[in-house]
Amino acid sequence: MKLDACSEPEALAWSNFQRMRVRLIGAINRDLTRETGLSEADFAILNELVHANNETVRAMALRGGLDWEKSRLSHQIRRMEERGLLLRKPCIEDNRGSVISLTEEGREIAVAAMACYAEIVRRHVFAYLSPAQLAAL
Amino acid sequence: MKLDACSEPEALAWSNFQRMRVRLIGAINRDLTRETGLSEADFAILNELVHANNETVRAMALRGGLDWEKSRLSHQIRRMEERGLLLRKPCIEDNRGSVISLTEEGREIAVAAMACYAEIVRRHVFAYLSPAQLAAL
DNA sequence: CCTCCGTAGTTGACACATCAACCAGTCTAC
DNA sequence: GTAGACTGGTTGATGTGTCAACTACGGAGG
Repeated sequence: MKLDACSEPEALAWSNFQRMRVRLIGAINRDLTRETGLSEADFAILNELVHANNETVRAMALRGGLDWEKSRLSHQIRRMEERGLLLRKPCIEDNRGSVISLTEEGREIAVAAMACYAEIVRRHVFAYLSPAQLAAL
Repeated sequence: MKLDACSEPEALAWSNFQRMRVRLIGAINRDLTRETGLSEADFAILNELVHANNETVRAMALRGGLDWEKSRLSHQIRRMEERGLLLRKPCIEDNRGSVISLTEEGREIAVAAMACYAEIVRRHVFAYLSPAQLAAL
């Protein structure tokens, strides 16, 4: 079951990594949406917001932090605003920009989801890793 | 820039891994589609087919190997069939099933893409890894 | 001031993934 | 054999990601 055409040891390493990655990330995200109703994308946004100063971020800054297409960010923010998770206001310093902030509901959901996420990751990942492997990451 | 609420060293390790993963996989897939016109999903299917006996696989077997939803596989195969990359025939041994095989064009594209993919992965990954790190994977 | 370029963000069309409902063929047990 | 459960696969609706085109503002040079 080779997965690419690299010379042998590299091919094997990469193919194992890929299989691991697909299964692991898939399982984690499925658990996350099942237990919290949030997608990976939702969670990433909420996470950035919770850790930001005053729970408020320029959209532009989010984009830099997440490495997303700007249109993806725009769509995502619109959808989350419609769901009542966050708020979008025009930016004072730069009239082109917009400023994103958490709603009350958004904050509650985010905090709950973060605890839940930590638990899920622990279950799927750290349960199988030795401290040495942990350090290696 | 913490990414979750695990206890400290785990949180850091995981957050680093996530950032690395998003950027790396994103870059690799962007390169792949730019250089070959194939998505990650297309490539995964072609790859399985090329490495299969007689370049022919039961859809069911693909599903097992890839860990995909059955409907995802079905849609994907239909699209690839429409593009002329592969062929779908009813299965003799089990009339419910179907059997997937490469077309001539599909094989050519697959082979070219595999070389291209290997090059991309080498560029993005193995250029930065020591042999020791390689072994660790 | 005004033109030109770069940047922040939005929009719409399209490709893809997921979910639930469905169909048809197989298997099991009575 | 046949009723009921299960399996392999398809379909359509819906949500999400990507691409290209667009608006609107800001900043630099003349």
